[in-house]
This record gives sequence, structure tokens and C-alpha cells, in this order.
Amino acid sequence: MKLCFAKPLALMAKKEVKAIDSSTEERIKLAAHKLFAQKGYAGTKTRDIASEAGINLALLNYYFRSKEKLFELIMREHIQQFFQGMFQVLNDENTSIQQKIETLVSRYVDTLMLKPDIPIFVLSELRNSPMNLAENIQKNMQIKNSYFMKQIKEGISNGTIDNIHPVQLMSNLISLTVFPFIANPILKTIHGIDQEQFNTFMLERKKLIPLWIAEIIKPKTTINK
Amino acid sequence: MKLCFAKPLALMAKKEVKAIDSSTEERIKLAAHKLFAQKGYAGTKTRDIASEAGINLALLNYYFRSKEKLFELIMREHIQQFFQGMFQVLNDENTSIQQKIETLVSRYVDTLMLKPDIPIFVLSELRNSPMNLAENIQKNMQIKNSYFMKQIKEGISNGTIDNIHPVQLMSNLISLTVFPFIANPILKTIHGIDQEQFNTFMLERKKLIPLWIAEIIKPKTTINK
DNA sequence: GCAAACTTTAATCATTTGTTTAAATCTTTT
DNA sequence: AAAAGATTTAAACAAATGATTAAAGTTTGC
Repeated sequence: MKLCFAKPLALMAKKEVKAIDSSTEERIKLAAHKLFAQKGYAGTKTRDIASEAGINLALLNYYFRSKEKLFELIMREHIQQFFQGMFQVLNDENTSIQQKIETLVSRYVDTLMLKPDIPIFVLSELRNSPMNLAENIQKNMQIKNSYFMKQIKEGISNGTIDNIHPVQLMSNLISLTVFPFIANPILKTIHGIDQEQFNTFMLERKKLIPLWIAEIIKPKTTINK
Repeated sequence: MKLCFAKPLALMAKKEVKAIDSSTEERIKLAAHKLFAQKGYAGTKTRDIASEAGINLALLNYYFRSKEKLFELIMREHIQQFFQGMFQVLNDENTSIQQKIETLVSRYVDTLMLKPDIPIFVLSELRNSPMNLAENIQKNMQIKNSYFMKQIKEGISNGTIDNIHPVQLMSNLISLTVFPFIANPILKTIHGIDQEQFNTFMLERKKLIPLWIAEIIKPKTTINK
């Protein structure tokens, strides 16, 4: 086992932020983003990242110390992004429950149509990684205490929505939206459709999911009471 | 690149099938099952499989030729099992739509509580693997033409269920059931619950999902018509 | 323009990893 | 029990892979 310090990492505090998008560091990150999402951590080789980024292999270690460090960085960004997006929507005090649901579904469908590999990548790596996610998530964990959750609970006691555990509701929302992207290959094979038809299918869902959720949380008029 | 034939593979036609469960071949397959599901193809090392199975490394190649062959074998088994289970339920001509839904959800929840890694493993590997799944799935693809699908279409034209594309309905069913297992780590972190509470949560869902689906497909009485 | 700092390169190292080989052990058949 | 065949073992190989080094190139600050 070797130790590897002393070698100064590229100093982050650049005087001028020169063309960030095409800086070497950024190119490596982009390439890593793409390949990690596509093939997972173990399936991605440092040489693949280097050649995808069009850089020398050594630069990866120069900028990010190690494959693992680079991976964690990227993983954090993904998780951050996911929760940030959700957080913004769920904590808007000026929108109704139904509006929040519509926005959430709409956003995620749009995002995932562009980057369909993200959810399976994140969730797949999450299951083993001893990575301290708690740390990263806890900050954004205010979803449990979000304004949306308050609205739900209020709606339940008002009787304007059916009695449903908020966690169940959230799970339904995310499941219905995200899972089809994860099961994409199977869905396409089972139903004999191509990518374009799949996208149409998801756009249709964008409209339907909020309606379905509305049905689910609509108060049931029980006869025998 | 080397060629590797000539060496005779263990002959399959044994005179006597001696204690299959503890045969070396089966032990390897079990270990591979476990590790592949846990860490994926690239993340699983042949040496890990060997030590998990308590066998000499060379035996893996003796019985299965290569890591890849072993992987494909196991992958096929998983897919086979998934579709077989679904097929049985969906093609039972003696059960109602609602009964099929209940059985399906109930089965998958029970199965996945025991082997929660399977879906993410299969779906994760499926996205890149050039493996010819079509071949494997096509046989079981009769889901599209299953009795369940007939019942749905019939229900729609009868007006006993709401007009919904059967693919959307199936997607909802699988999404609501399977996705929480895939998102398990995030769900637990977000809501601050442990594995036991998660299982309770899923058992609750087992009862709820059929009710939700029922709401979704219930005919809507449109006023302005 | 020059020195210092930063960035990039090619080559190399040390492990890891999938696979093979040849010999040893065990089992079955004769 | 000996021969033939099946199974298992230890050792080794070759390629892949993450990381490092030392030197060359480039930019920056003065």
C-alpha cells in the first residue's frame, strides 16, 4: 500500500475562470459523468475516461487524485441535483398539491428523457457503496418536513384528500415517474416498441400520472359509515 | 487471444444425480447468483465467486468455461423466472382482473422481500449487455397477448373499466410494486426508517396497490358528456 | 524576458484479474 | 485392484488496470 500526498493538487482558486466548459478538469468530469452513468463504477476504466475526455491518463489522477475520488464527486453532484430539484418544487408555498405533483412529474420526465441512465446508475451504486450518503442527503432531507408534506397532512385532516401515508404517496409519485426509465429495455422488448414510441409513451404518462395520483388521493365516500 | 476448446467440460449426463444442492457446480452457481446480484458483473471477481463458493478458482472455468458464460446462464435464469411468474398469473382464465393484480403484487412483494437485489441487478446489466435478450424474452413475450390483456380490453369496451392503455396499466402495476425495492436506500434515508420499517411499509403496499390500481381503472363519470 | 508555478506527456510500476496448465486426488468401471 | 475417467488443486501466465514519476511544455507574475 502506497501513500500519495505531497503532490499538489491543481489549485482550485484560479485567478480567472477561463472557459470552464472546456477546461481539462471539466472535460474529465463530463467524460466520467457519461461513462460512470453508462457502465457503473466497476465497469468504467480510467483509460476509458481519459480517452473519452481526450486527455492523458495521468491527468485524471492529477486533478482528482483517484478514480474513487472522482466517482464520489460525481455521485454527490447527481444526488445533490436530484434532491435540489425536488426540494424546490415541494417547498413552494404558492402552489397547490396538485400543481406540485404536475411540476414534479413534468420535470423528471423531461430530465430523464435527456439523461435516462442516471436513476439506475445512482440507485445501483448506492446499494453497496459504503459512501456516506447520509451526510449528503441529510441536508436535503427536509423533504420529510417539506411544505408539500404539510399540505398533505392538512388535506387529510380537512377531509379534502383520502387518508394516505405521505411516504406511500411520495413513493407512488416517484415510482410511476422514474421506474419506466429504469425498466426501459424490458418495456421496449415486452411491448415491441422502439425508443421513439417509448418517448411518446412517457410524454403521455406526464399527463396521466397527476390524474392517477388525483384518483388515488381523492376522498372515498364510504357507504357504510 | 487464446482458443479454449478440447478440454472436456464436465459431462452433464451423470448416471446418478447426486445431491444436486451441494454439488460443486451448484455451489458455484449459488455463489455467483449472490455476488452478481450484489455487485453486478464488472464488480464481481472470479476469485470472489470461488471463495464464496468455497472452491478452487479453476473450477469456475472447468464447469462454466468463463465468467461471461456463467453470467449469461444466471441472467437467463433470472429473466426466465420473472416472466414465468408473471405469465402464470396473467394467463389464468379463472381469475378476475382484480384478482390477477392482487396475486401479482402479492407474489412480487414476497419474492423481492427475500431477494431485493434482483431487479436492480437485472435492469442494470440489461442496459449495456449486448446479450441477446430478445431471444430469451420473446418466448415469454406472450404477456402482450395474455389473457389479462384481453380482459382489460374487454373491460374497456364494456365500460366496466376506464379507458387506459394496457401498457400504461402494466407499467403502473410493476412500477408501484418493484420500484420501492430499487429505491430502498434512498427511501430509508429520506424518511429515516430502518429495514424492518421498510418491510412493514412494503407489506402495507401489498394491500394498497391493488386498491390504488382499482381507483385508477375505475370508470370516471364525466359530467359534461 | 525570466523565474516560478501550473499543466501535460510518455513511460513505467505494482496489482488485480480472467484464464490455463499440469499434476494430484478421488470415483467409477472392469 | 488396476485402468480410465472425473474432479480438484496449486501454480503460473498474460492482459488489464489504477496509479506514479520524471521530464517537457505552457502560462503567469514580476
